Amino acid sequence: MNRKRVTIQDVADAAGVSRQTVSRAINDRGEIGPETRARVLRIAEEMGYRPSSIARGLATQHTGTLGLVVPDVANPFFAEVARGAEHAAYARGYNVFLCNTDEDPQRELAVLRSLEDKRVDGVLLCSSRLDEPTLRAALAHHASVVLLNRQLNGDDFGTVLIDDKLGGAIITRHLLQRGHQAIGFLTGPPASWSGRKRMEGYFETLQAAAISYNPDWIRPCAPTVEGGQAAAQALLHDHPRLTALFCYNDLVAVGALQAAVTLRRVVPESLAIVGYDDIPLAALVTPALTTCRVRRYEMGLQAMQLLLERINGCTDECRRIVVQPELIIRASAP
Amino acid sequence: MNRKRVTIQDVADAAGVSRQTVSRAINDRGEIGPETRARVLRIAEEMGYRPSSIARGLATQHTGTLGLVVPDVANPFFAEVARGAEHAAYARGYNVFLCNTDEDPQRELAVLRSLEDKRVDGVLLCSSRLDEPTLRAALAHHASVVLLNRQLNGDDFGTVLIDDKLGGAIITRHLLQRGHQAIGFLTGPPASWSGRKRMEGYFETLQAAAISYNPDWIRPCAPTVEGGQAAAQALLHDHPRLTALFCYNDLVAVGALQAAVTLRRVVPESLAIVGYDDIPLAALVTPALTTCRVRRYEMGLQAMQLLLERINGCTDECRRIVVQPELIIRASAP
DNA sequence: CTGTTAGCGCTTTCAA
DNA sequence: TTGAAAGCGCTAACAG
Repeated sequence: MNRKRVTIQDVADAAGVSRQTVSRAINDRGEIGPETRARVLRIAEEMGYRPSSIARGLATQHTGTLGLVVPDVANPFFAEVARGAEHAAYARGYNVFLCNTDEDPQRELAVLRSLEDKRVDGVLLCSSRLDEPTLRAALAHHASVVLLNRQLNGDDFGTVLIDDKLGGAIITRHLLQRGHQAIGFLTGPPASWSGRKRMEGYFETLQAAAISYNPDWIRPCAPTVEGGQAAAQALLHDHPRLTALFCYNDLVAVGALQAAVTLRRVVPESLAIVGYDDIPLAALVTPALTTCRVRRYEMGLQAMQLLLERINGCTDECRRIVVQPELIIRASAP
Repeated sequence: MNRKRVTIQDVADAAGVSRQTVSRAINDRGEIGPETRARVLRIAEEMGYRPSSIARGLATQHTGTLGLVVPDVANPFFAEVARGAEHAAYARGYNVFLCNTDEDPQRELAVLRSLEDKRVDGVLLCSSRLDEPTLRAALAHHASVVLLNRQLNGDDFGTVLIDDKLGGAIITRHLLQRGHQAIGFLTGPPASWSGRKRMEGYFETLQAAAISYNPDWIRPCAPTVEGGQAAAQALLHDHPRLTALFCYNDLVAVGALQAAVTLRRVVPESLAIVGYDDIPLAALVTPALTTCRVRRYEMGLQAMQLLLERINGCTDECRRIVVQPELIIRASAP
C-alpha cells in the first residue's frame, strides 16, 4: 500500500541540485534563486515529497510538538482546556501530545518522562498533583513549562491561575447576602490546590462578616457526581441545620442536588446549592445551578500561547496569567 | 536551567564500552554479558540518560506515536472516546497526538498531513467528514488506519462502528410499544452517516409495523442543545399532533426538552422524548432522558487496540468491530 | 546563489 | 559477546 517515502535526496536528484538547495526551497530561506526555488518546489510537489519532522527534529533540536498533561480529558473542564490549548498550538503549527494522568502521581511522572523522551518543545501541565520537590525534579529536564491551576514559586515556569480565593469569596458573600449563616463546604480532593484556595476565600469572607463556622462543616470529596452525592448526604445527615452548600465544582453540586432529593430537602427553599466552573451541565439541571464561571477554553488557549511565547525566548514578562471567575446566579441559590 | 542532554555516546565513554553495547543494554537484547549489561545500565541511570525517541525513530522508522483525530474533544462523546483511546495507547507505550478538526474538512486534511509529517505509526480517525475519494487520498500515505464511526468499503482500514440502524430500530420499537404512532425525528447534521443509519432503523421499524409516517416529520438540526431547541420548536409548531420525538443525540434531546417547556407540552405525558448516546447529562436533566447507550470509552479503547494490532501486522482478522447500542429507559419516555 | 562536509543520536549490518 | 562502519533524513556551517 505504501511504498518507500520520497526523501529530500530523491527530490534533489530529480531536480539536479543538492539536498541543500531543496532544503532552502522548502524552508523558504532567502539564499536561493527564485526560479530554482520555483522549479524545486514544483518537483517536490509532483513527487509528493513531505519533509520528515522526525529527521528535521533530530537536526534542529526542535520537534514542533508539545505535551498537554491533564488529569482526565473526559472531565468537561479539561476537555475545554484541551480544546483551547490544541487550537492555539495548531494555529502556530505545533502538534500536541495528549496525556491523561488519572489523578495518579506515578502516572503523571511517567507521562512527563515519556514526553521528555519524545523531546517535546514544551509542556502544559494542568492541575499537577505532585508535591513540590517531585514536581520540580520531574520538570527539571523540560525546556519550557507552563503550569495551569497549580502554583510553584520561584521557578522559571509560566503560570495560569484561576483566582480561586476570589471565587470562594464571591460565592460566600452571595450566600451571606441571602441570609445564609450555616454554609457547608465540599472541598473536593484533599490535595487540590484550588480547593484550598476557595476555602481561604470562604474563611476570610466569613471572618470579615464575623460569622462563626464549624470545621466539621467542611468535607473533602471526590470531584464527581457520585463523590458529591455521598459527601452531601453524609454532611447533611450530620448537620441538618446547614442551609447552604458550597460545592467544589458543578459535578459535586449535581451530586448534592441528588442528595437533597433523597433527603427531601427542597432546593433552593430548604437548601441552597452552589457549584463551581459553570460547565454546560450547570445550566441544564433542575434547578439550574448558581455557580462561578471559569472561562476554560480561553484558559487553555492563553496557557498555550504563553507556553509558545516562552518557547520563543520570552521568559521575563511572559510569566503569569490570573483568570477572574464570575458569579452566575441561577435557581439553585437565587 | 537545562544543560546539554546526555547521549548514548556519553554513557558509552563513561562505561568504557561502545555505543553499541549501551544500545544493547538499554534495549534488552540478548547478545550482551550480564555483568556488562548491569554495569552499563547502572551508569546510564546515574547519568540520567534518557534515549531520544526522535533519534530512535529516525533509525528504526517507528516513532511510538499515534494520531487521534476527532471533530471536537470538548464534545462529551469524543472526550470519552479520546480517554479510552489514550488509555489503550499508554498501556502499550505509545503517545498520542490529539487533533481537532472542528468539523472542517480542510482542517481535517491539514491535520492528517501534519500527522504524516510527524511519521506517526498509525491514525485513529473519528467521524471523518471527508468524501470518499478525498478521504482515501488523505489516508493513502498512512501505514495503519482505523476509522471510527465512518464506513469506507473495500480498503485496508480497520473499522469501529456503532450499529446505529439497530439503535434507531430499538428506539422506534420502544415508542411503538408505548402506543406512539406519530413520531417526529430530529436527524442531526444532513451529512451525518450515523443520522442516516438511525433513520433507516426508524423507517424499517415503522414499515414492519405498517405504520405510516410523514416525511415532514423528519428534520435535520445542529447536533447541539440550541439546534435541538430550535428544530423541536419548529417541528412541534408545524405538527402539534406528534406525540413523540426521536432526537439525534442527547444534546438535541435536551434542547427538545426546553422547547417542550416553552410550548407547554408536559414530558412525557403530552410528549415523549428520546435521545441517543447516553452522555452523563442524560441521567441528570429533568425529566431524565430515555436514550440509547453507546459505550464510548470502550469504543475508544477497542479502536485503539485494533489500531495497535494492525500496526503489529495483523491486518486480516483485525478489521471490524461493531458496537451494539442499548436502550436505557428513563422518565422522558417511560 | 549553490554545493560540500559534518553532524543530530540512535540502530543495523557485519566483522572480530 | 563486543566493536566498527554505515546510514536513517534533515539542517548548520562554511566554502566556492
